[in-house]
Amino acid sequence: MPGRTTRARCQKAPADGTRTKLLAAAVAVFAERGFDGATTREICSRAGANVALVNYHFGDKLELYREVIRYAIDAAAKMEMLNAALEQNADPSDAFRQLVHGVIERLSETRNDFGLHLRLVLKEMTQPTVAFSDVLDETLRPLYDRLRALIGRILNLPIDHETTRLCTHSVMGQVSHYAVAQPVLAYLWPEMKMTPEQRQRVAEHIADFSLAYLRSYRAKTAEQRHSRIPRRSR
Amino acid sequence: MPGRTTRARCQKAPADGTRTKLLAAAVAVFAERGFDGATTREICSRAGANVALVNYHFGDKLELYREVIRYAIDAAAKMEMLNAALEQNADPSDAFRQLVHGVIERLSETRNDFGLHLRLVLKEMTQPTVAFSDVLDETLRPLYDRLRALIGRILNLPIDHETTRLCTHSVMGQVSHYAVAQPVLAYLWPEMKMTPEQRQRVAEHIADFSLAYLRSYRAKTAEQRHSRIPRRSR
DNA sequence: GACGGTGTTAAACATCTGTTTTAAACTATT
DNA sequence: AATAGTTTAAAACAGATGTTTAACACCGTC
Repeated sequence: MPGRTTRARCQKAPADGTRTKLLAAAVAVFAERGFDGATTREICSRAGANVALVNYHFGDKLELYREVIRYAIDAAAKMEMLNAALEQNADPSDAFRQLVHGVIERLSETRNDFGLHLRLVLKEMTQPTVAFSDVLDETLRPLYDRLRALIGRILNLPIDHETTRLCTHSVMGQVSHYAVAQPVLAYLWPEMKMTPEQRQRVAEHIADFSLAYLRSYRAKTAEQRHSRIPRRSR
Repeated sequence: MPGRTTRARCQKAPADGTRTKLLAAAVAVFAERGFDGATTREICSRAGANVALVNYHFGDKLELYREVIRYAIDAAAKMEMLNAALEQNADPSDAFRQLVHGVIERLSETRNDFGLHLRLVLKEMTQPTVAFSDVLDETLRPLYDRLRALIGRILNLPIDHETTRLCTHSVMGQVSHYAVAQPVLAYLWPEMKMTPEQRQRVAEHIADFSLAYLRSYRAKTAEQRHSRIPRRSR
């Protein structure tokens, strides 16, 4: 096969219609059904394209998925910008609060595809595919590191301290729970309709819930450090 | 088709070999790959049985899954027992701490299949299947209600109060994170090998992290209630 | 207008997967 | 031992799904 094109590699796509439409449709379908659950036929159908086009433009399904993930990096980059802007903030607690609000409130946004991308990454977290390490290294780890840095500043601990990491995972667990377990949440708690107001209260709660420990930890260790009787217990 | 047996309905199975082997294999495969990802062939292969036997004994794949879920109810019932025993405990905070320890430490147990069942239910949470409401009503809701009751007692709030529910989901989010996002966790934090000691520290952390807010909330509202200047703000 | 490259289409292919069929093996009862 | 009911095995079936093929339309260039 000499003339095998498969322009997957050469990314100088003319930003034309079909390829972009396929990408957009793929984001939605992958976010809804996961990698295994999604079918190339549904993606093509939603994009109004022929079944063969996903293989023509991307080579195969996995490469399309990888491209979608790379697509999601842009969204994560925006997130990074938000995060960086927050770190300008003098008080890391305030920055933390704003960060949680930012993520939670964008999570249910289906119009802007930020929420879709985020759910995609979170879905990849629970059901890792072949693109596992790609996704993590390129999208999740920078977020993770920044969150760790922020929490480390609140705790007054180094970024690699076990407590810093444990707290970071406590926060990630709470946040991802509202993204990943949404159907269950709706079933167990029907009154929770995830309106914008309720989402704001959820974000407020997660921030309060987490900051209660983070601040008390900092206060406790600071007290121990300034205490005239060092190392009371041990 | 007159002699169609499909003994799925009549559950008076003689507790013999094949059916049980199939169930055990199905628990493992479903927990690993989810409902869609699991194939009847792999289940039969692991059970050392013929491909036709899952349909003979259970009717179809979905009914096998339902049976597996009902199987998991027994495990959840043991959990109930643990939980009920804990509620004997005078201090709800101690009961809460022990509960978190119990769940987290059993989560990684692959020998006793308690951990498998738990992961199965948690996986159903993130990727709901047709057995969705069955699973939730029969296994998750009782746990959810008990956890809410316990947290309500710590907070000194009714079980249906929004704060009680938000806190319950904060705890569930943290716990399920360690079950569902385990591969990601291992990748982001390679030193975390989930040894028994580390699992214990994780449980300790989640309890501390959560109780910091729960206790401070109770203290705050109690102070407000006994304050001579009622309703300072608002 | 011929031509090479690019994008698109309909059809077919190959594989996987849930399920069924048909017959054989086994078990317990008479 | 014969028989009826139950369980297992091998093969095949039917549908879905990722992928490929071969023909066709479009488009700018020589």
